Amino acid sequence: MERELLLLGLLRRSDMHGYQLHEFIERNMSTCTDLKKSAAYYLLEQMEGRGWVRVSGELAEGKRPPRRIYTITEAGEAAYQQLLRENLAQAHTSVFPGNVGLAFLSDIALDEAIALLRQRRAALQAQADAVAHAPPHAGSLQYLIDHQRHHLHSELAWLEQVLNDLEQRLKGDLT
Amino acid sequence: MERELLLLGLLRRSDMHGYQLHEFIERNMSTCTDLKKSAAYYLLEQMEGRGWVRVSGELAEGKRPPRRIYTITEAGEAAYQQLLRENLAQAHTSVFPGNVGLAFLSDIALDEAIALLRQRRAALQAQADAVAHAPPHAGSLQYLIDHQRHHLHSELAWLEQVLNDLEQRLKGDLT
DNA sequence: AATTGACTAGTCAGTTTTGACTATTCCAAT
DNA sequence: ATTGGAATAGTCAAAACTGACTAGTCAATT
Repeated sequence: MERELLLLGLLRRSDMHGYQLHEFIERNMSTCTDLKKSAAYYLLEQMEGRGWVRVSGELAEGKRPPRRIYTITEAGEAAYQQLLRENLAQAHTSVFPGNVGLAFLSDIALDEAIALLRQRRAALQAQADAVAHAPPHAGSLQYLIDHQRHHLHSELAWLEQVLNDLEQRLKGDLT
Repeated sequence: MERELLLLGLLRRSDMHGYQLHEFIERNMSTCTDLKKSAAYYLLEQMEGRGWVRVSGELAEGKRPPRRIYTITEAGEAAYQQLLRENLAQAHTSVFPGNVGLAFLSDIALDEAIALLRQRRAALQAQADAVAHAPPHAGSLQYLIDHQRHHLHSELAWLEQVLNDLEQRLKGDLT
């Protein structure tokens, strides 16, 4: 339900059509979801079915395809209030598919593993730098950026630990 | 491709059937993926199509349904080597759908937000305790547990920061 | 000896998600 | 003025995923 919470939260601020919603999310909330354009449209149709949103105007400017402008309904507002509280109170467990490789580290030579993880560290550092230089956001959106920053630093620290461990082992092997 | 890397990595150690694979993953690698049983079967069929694995015996013990035992092929081994290296070298960006609510914090009263986030903190703490008391795992699997531990601590520290921030603001409002 | 509930093993219909596509407008450079 | 690329707005078939189900075995309980 996180995705619908997201859409409802944005529609509460102002009526929008699918493209606008997707655009805003991609630009400002990419740390929270990787919602694709077509998924956004799908969810909007779904929520319309549930009566959470209503399609208001379908003006066709020029020869463009008509834009469906979504408005949140009272039922939608109620769902929003509920979903928001649930979301804030719960600790959602995160999974890290990117780390599966770590489980198979012993399948490759120590020195190659170290080289590969150093590449990973560089890429991670690049991400951290990008977030560090990101322009500040308005209001509570800033929390998302802060969280990402915090998370990336934590990941870097952990990777450093793993690398140290492996480097120690490499030394041990050679002597 | 992380899921297929995972399956290949396990099939390399020993031949298995779908149920076994899913069981092992659920028990030991839940921090890396939430692969459902049916998804596992789907991926295995797919990988069979690509020639990465081969179905070997289909013994039917008693009146049980026949078990399809999967074996990794040479093509599968090649894919594994490639996927493992890619996985280790890349820094996979993680998204946190559980945090969308934070973006809408300003939609509810400060004191209620604080109460809700304290609930979240308690739940998070419970998760951290569970990982802390988890029995140690063999070999590189331990890295996954360590990472989860590290991550949960980082999340707790961040949440503490947010709570402090909000509590400060609450004080400011009252005076 | 029959019932219950857990464990093993897998299937399948229906839902959700995706990538690739269409089609128009705007704008900048050739 | 026109060509080409970005931005706008959305559709659709195909791929991926899920929950709910079947069905047998085993062990304990009643």
